[in-house]
Amino acid sequence: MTFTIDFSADSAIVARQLIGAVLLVDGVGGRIVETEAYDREDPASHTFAGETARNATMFGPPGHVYVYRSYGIHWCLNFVCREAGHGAGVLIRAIEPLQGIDVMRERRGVVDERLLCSGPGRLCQALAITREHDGLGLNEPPFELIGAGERMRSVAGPRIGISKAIDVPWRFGLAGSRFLSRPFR
DNA sequence: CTTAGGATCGCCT
DNA sequence: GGCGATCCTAAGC
Repeated sequence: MTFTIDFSADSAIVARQLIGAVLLVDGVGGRIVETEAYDREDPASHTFAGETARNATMFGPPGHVYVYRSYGIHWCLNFVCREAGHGAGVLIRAIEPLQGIDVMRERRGVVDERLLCSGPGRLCQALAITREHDGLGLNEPPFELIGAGERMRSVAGPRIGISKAIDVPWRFGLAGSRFLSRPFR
């Protein structure tokens, strides 16, 4: 019996619920161990200044995927939350590799499992996520999302790599995981 | 172990 | 023209 995630909830609720869920893209992926929530009235969010060409997907229906380019080099994966038009989402920051590990090693060019998906840019490279996935629904191929069957013990703290709203504790992690992008304090 | 700098480009001011 | 929801490498302690 699988536990489905309600993406119409607040992004912080969804971010917490996603900890322990299994994400696969074309059968490659693993357990989500780190997320961050972003919301409309949130100076750190891409949607804070309103809808633009880049963030249009964030204002679309919940349960869809928002992919953006980071620093001109990397891709970052988000799940849209709330209702269409709101502009909230969850950044997927780290995954514990479970399926297709050798494929991920090839795509990433590293052997160490802890370096495959521990970071938003890294996991997109490992799962081969690009702008082409932007706007696709999580309930249809190539995506597969299986909610955590049990309540996972999680920790929370401030988000990483932002310069605004740096004290908001909207970063969530699986307690004790070795696959976090950075440890929690 | 921590820190510093460069890569690289679409979007916003 | 500036600046990231980042990552990698190299150098310093």
